[in-house]
Amino acid sequence: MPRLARAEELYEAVNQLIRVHQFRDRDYICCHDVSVAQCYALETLVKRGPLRLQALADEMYLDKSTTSRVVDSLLRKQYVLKLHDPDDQRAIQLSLTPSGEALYQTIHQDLISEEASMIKDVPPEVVDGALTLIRQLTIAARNRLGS
Amino acid sequence: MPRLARAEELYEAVNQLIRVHQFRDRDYICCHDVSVAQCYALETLVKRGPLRLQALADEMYLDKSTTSRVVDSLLRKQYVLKLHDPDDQRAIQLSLTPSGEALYQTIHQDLISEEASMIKDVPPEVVDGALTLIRQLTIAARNRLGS
DNA sequence: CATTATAGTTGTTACTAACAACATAGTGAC
DNA sequence: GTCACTATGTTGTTAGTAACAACTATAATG
Repeated sequence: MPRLARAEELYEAVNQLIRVHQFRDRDYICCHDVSVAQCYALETLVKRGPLRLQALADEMYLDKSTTSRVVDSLLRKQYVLKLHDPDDQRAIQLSLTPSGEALYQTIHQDLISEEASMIKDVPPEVVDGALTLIRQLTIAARNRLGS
Repeated sequence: MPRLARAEELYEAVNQLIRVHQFRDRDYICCHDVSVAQCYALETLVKRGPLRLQALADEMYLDKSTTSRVVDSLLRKQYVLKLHDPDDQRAIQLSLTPSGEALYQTIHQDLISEEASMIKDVPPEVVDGALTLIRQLTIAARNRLGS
């Protein structure tokens, strides 16, 4: 298969996967107290620990203004905490409250058990293979974004 | 690795891939005359041929009202055509205009050559492996949505 | 100390997307 | 044939997603 044809097939396949995942995420996340973007912010704070706003924005590939408003809504719902950095009065440290952490764990478990159901008929070694490859593709894509 | 841990890793990996692709799509599509959703509608009409509104909505996993408005904007820009079904006065047949077709081809080629650059250092057999697996995952996910 | 750079917020605009209510047009039951 | 039911699209409304530009306040640099 020529190079461009392979690229096309891959593009197509990833796109389909994205649609399905997006649709599912809307379903599973929004029945809890947060939106998809809000949940993603919670997730990032769980994974990376307390972050500054700009760092959070970078992790999420979002503008700082968009991120500021997403954080605002989490703040109002008391899922995150905002502390001024003592070394830099401009900066804020964002961290999860216990209820934010708890909410994320609930949603996460929902999503993971859903994912587990999805792959229940796919052989483990096939999943492992997919994992490695998907990660490689992500790294390749990320490297290109940076340049 | 236990079953849930594998599911968790996969969920994580797919999520990362999705973020990167979404970010890139925003970049590459929106500098043309259409938004991401509008481009997706064009793509669906290219792939499936003329469709009714509800059928288009089903393909895109969107509500018919959302789809109606996406189509509206494509109509105003004269990228799609709306024809009444002679057999059913309620229904409309949506099809691409030549300029809609042309615009999609331009964007598509941009995206594909970008995808090709991304995977230029990934061995072809690795890409082929990823392809098969990504498709399998999509099918598994889709089947679960239907049920 | 003036200039420049950085961190975050707010104003504005456009897109994404669902749900509910609606008008209209087919489909069946009787 | 008419009444109820269903299906197709559109419109009103609300909420979430997201960028860009302008702004305030703070920090760093010369």
